[in-house]
Order: sequence, then C-alpha cells, then structure tokens
Amino acid sequence: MARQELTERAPGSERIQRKRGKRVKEIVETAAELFGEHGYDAVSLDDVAERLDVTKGSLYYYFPSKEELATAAIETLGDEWTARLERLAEQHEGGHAGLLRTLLHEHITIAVRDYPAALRLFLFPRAWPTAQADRIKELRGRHDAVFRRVIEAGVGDGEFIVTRVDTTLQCMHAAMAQSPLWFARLRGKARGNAITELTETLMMLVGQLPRTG
Amino acid sequence: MARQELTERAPGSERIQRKRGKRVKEIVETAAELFGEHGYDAVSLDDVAERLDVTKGSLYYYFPSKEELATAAIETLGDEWTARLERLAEQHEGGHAGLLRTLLHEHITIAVRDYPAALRLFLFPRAWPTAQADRIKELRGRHDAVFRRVIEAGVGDGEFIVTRVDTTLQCMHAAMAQSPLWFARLRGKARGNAITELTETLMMLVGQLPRTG
DNA sequence: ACAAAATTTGACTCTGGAGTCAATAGATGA
DNA sequence: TCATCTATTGACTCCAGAGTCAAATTTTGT
Repeated sequence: MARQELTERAPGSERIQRKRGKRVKEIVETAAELFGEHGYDAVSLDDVAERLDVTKGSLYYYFPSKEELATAAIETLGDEWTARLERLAEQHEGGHAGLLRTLLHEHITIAVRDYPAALRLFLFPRAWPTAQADRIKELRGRHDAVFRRVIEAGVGDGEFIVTRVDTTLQCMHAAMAQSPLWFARLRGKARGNAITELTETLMMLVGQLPRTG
Repeated sequence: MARQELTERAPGSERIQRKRGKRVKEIVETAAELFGEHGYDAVSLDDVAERLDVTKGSLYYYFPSKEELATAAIETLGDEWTARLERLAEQHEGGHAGLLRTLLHEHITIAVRDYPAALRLFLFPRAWPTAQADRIKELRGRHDAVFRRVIEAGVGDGEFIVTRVDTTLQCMHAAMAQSPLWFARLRGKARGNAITELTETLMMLVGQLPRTG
C-alpha cells in the first residue's frame, strides 16, 4: 500500500513502454503459475522473484504490493481460462447436455493439470482489500456466466432440472475447485477416468442421470 | 515441536489430574470454537489465550505446539459433530432418501450456524505433520462413513443412482464445506430456505430429482 | 503454617515474509 | 562520449506470530 505505480506510468517512450509491458507480462505469468499451483499464502515474493532470476525489489518496481501482483496474476489466468471455455461454447453444436458436459470436463482438466490451487483463489474472497475484491468478483462473474448460460438454456428447454441455478452452480464450482486435491496422485488414464466420473456426477446436478443398465 | 507433555503426564494425584483434564477440555473447546470459526491460520495462540483470559505461555504448559492444540480441537469438534449425525442415523426410520436428506440438512446447519470454517480444516490436509495427519484422516473417515453407509445402502436397494460413491461423497462434502461462505449473510428464514435448497440440490447427486410439477 | 508441587506470567528470542530505499548498473538518445 | 532515464540490486526496517523460560503466584497435602 505505498507508491502508486501500478502497471501504468508516465510514458518514457514508445519502445520503452513496450519493453516495460513485456516485462510486466513475464512477471504476471510467472506469478500466475506459482499462485495457481500453490495458492496465495504459500507463495512469497521471494519465490516469484527467484523464479524470474531477479530480486524482490524489482517486483516492487512494477507492482506496489503482493496483492496487486496476485490480483493481476489471477486476472490473467482467469481471462485465459474463461476464453478457452467460451471458445468451446461457441464451437459446440448439439444439445445443452453435451455442451455442459464438455465445459465441465475441460474445466476440471485445466484445474487438475495446470492450476491445482487457482480455483481456491476465486472461491474464497480471502478478504481482498475492496479494490481487488471487485476485480476478482467481476472475473468470477464472467467465468460463472459461461456455465450459467448453458444451464439456464437447458432449464428453459426442459432438458435440465434444478432446484435453483445459483445453488447448482455453487455446488459445481465447489467440487471442481477441490478436484485437483482429489486427483493429485492420479496420472494418465486413471486421471482421465476420474475426471470423466466427476463430470458425470456433476451432470446429475442438472438432472442428467448416468446411463444405468 | 518441543517438550513432550502433550495432554498426559506423570500423575500428581487423583484430584489434580481431574482438574488438569478439565482445564485441557476448556482450552480445547475454546480453541475449537475459534479454529472452527476462522480457520487455522487466522487464529493465533494469543487469540486463544485472550479468549480464555490467560497468556500464551499457559497454553504451552498444556500443549507443545499450535498444531497439537489445533489437532486436539479438531478432534473434539469432529467427534461431537459425528456423534450428532450418528444419533440421527440411529433414530431414523423410513427410506434411505429421507435419512440422507436429514443428514445433509443437519450437517449443513451445523456448519453454517456453529463452525463456518471447520470443514475446511478437514477438507485440505494443509500439510499437517504426519502424526496429526493420520489422526485427522481417521476422524474424516468416521465422519465420511455416516454418509457412505446411507448412500451404499440406498444404491444397494436401487433407491439411489451414482456414478461412484466416492465421487458423490466428495462432491457433497466440497459443497457443504463452502456453504457457510455462501450463506454467511443470510439470517432466519432466508437461511433456512437456502439450506433446504442446497440439501435438495445435493440429493440430486444420488439421482433424487426434486418434485417438478 | 509451611514446603513442595502445579500453574501462570510476561518478557524474551527467533523466524519468515512484506515492504523500503539509496546506491548501482544498464540502456537510450543527443 | 556523456547526461539522463530505466531497471535492478541488496541490505535494510518492520511486524506478527510461534515458541521459550526463569521467576512469581497459586494450590495442595501435611
């Protein structure tokens, strides 16, 4: 909570600005990896700095606090993630059930494979100072919307049954956020099966029973 | 990780032992309240001490470390919690669906009303040093078993449908662990409704669709 | 009433991690 | 080449919270 550099700055020159932007991007992406893998508390700025082969001081040249850096990291990570899901949603043809299944499967796969701790960062608003809290809330909203749209459409068409869309979404997200923990030890085919099973289980939350016979 | 007093001790006398036991119980219960409400990291030993009107040093007279105290607290809390659910399970008459619904409802109610942060302590094994990890794992197992029994029975009788019992349980627990966060701002009737809706939603995980018409 | 045992205190150390900053090194452009 | 802007360093402060311990206080048994 100190200097107000943030990411923007009085321009120095065209090239220099680009260079700076590139550096910021490197930092944010590295931070996203680390925070996404281990969580906020488990990652120190020294960790981030070391991964980048610089010292902590440098990070403070670009970001005023750990929380700003973390927020930026989460935003980057969340944007990319959401974009992937949105792309899937656009491409998809067929019933709502198929799309929802695809989304769930992909979401769990990303979580388990790439960012085991990331969803927890969204899930509980660990008292982010209000500024960041809003940014994260908005991000969460966009992310949520991808799923919400399918479910509402499915409910509208009578394909899905739910008690309440919000509750259904919360349950899905809660389960998916935990999944990296459950599947951490599984590899290859076993992991793939587990992901599929979880997907099928979550489909039941919209009234889609798994094939019985 | 120091002195090995733990809770036991070379006996001083009958009465003194009882007194000590009583004190330990007070401490553990207070700790359970605090850890259960705010979580492990958010509670310092000074907090616990203050609530008891003593100083931190006293706590170390009874427990060798924060983790030991926390583990004891979680065990107490979990034992009581599990006992309540087991009692419900015994009393219950009627179909599996009714029992499961009752268990879920009660579980969520306890979580939301009494120990908003407690389930998280179980849910991720925040790298407890192996000794404690085992105790917690066992506790979790007993807790889990209450639900597992009903679900397996229900599946056996063809009343429930699941993809895999473990997965179903994990989803339920994940959702219930988050529920205190979702319902934190609700009071009275609104909270009651939310809990019921969540219960109904989770019942769908065993193939029990909510009344539609 | 008194010594021994049990308990409690409070001031202490130690550590990890956030955040600061003057000094230095490197890049840029005239 | 030199002055200036940009980036980086590393040694620093600060703080919260775990854990320690000798000394003081309280309880107990005789």
